[in-house]
Amino acid sequence: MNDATGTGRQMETARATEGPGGPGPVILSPFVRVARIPMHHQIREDLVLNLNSGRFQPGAELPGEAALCAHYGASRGTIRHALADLARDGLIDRQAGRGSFLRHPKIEGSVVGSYRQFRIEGPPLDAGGSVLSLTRRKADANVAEILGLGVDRAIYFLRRLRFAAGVPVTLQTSYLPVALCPDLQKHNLDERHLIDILLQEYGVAMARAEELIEPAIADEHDAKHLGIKIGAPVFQIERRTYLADGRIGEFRRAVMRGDVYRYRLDLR
Amino acid sequence: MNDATGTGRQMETARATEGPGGPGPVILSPFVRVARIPMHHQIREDLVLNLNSGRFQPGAELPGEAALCAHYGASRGTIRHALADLARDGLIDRQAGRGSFLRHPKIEGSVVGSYRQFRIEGPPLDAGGSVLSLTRRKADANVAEILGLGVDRAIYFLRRLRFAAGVPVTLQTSYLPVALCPDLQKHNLDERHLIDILLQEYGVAMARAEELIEPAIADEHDAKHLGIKIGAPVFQIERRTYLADGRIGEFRRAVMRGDVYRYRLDLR
DNA sequence: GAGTGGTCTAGACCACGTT
DNA sequence: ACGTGGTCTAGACCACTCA
Repeated sequence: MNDATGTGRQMETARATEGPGGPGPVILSPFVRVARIPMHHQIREDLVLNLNSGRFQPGAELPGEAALCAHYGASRGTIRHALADLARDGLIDRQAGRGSFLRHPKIEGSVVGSYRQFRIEGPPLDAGGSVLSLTRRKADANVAEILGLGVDRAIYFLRRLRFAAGVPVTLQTSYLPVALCPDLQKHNLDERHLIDILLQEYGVAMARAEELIEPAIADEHDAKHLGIKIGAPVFQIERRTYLADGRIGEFRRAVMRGDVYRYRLDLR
Repeated sequence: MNDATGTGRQMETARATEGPGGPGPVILSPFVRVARIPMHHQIREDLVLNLNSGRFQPGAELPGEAALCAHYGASRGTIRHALADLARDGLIDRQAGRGSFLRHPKIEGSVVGSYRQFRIEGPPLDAGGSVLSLTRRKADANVAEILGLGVDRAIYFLRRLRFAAGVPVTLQTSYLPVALCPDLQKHNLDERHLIDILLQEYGVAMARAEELIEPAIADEHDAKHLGIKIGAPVFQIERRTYLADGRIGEFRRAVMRGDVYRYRLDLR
């Protein structure tokens, strides 16, 4: 549970490849509005129906906003309201300067379309945590690739045990470029959020992050620190945190107690 | 891994209770706009900062849209854009005729505020699946409570092994009120989505669903059907699917292969 | 009736990607 | 240069809640 190598998915999702010439444009069926129901709802549902009809391939381009205004007889604000809903739900991709494009064929046998809400349930993490180790080392090939650095560039290797209400709940291993935060060891990692130290001490602002969540099993090391049994179910979470310019500021792998945290999903 | 009883979280999140008189109003700190960054982003982040400052209790009422327009010197459309983002991310509740109110205390030490996007990564499920058993029985106390039925009301107990591209990937146990779908056994559960059968054969439309996701370990039964080893990490997923009137139409517990699926989260 | 959020319009300017 | 989506404004009418 401790290597920074690939995780070895056994069945990768098939990436849709664009054939030569690419998928055709989306052509809408006629539309009649119904009274009493908000226009942008009707437009959204009509677009969902059209896009899910199977007549179009992923990647197909939607009509521009102006064309949709004409087709639906609505103002641009209303059209944009409907399109924003579709984009939020992952049905379409929108790109300024290019257009709007159909995304996935259909995600899963979910209730109707897509996830609406996602949150973790459990006690909030305390700031900081117990630093198990903080060392400077040279990046090996894996870490260098993940962080987008040259091999042998200096990185910090930070292991912390973190608590919620004083109870150990997650064990985190972080990799950070030394160039980003020289002398990191001088700061109080026991009591401050890493993200706050980066921002306040180094002026480094994290813009966004990606997490990959998998089920895993506590090994001896995990079990000892988290106070659980070897073999107990845990979440394994990989997080890549990005700077504003797209570089990765931190790569982290965490093991989180499965008996304390769970994820909750709302589907609509 | 197979009882329908409670899951026994060890540390429940504390529910904030409203004191007598209720929580006070939200009072905003002064705001200075920065050039080059969209106004509604800045307003959203400023509101996040204010709401997460700890100065306000859950339930606290935000200033009205007009007041926010004045405070931020922006038009109503821009203010509404920012507020819509906050509502979408679950930070506030908005109610027409009443106002906007602060929701949760604070979720987690995430990058700045909240989850933006999440999806499951892995191959799409095939429709239907191999029915391992479909029996009619009387609801025991646990299932009756979950489904909101009286004890001893008839339920269907359905176990299916489901596939993705022909490979077994998830084992599902469903509980449905017989009243909702009498003679369910007459329909082709091997090849159709349960949700489609309910809609097309019984006119029962599922409105929304909730899922709880935990890490778990494959037991002998899981391992045998899914073709994995006993003790292999899996996701355990509880799903409650709701009808439009709020009743629960299906309670399901599923075990999903951890080597095939993972969740991806985008944080902003 | 006053205040709230929900809907909708019409118009403007911008950054961006393509041609 | 042109079309795309992103941002923002100013104003209007509505349904709803609450005093």
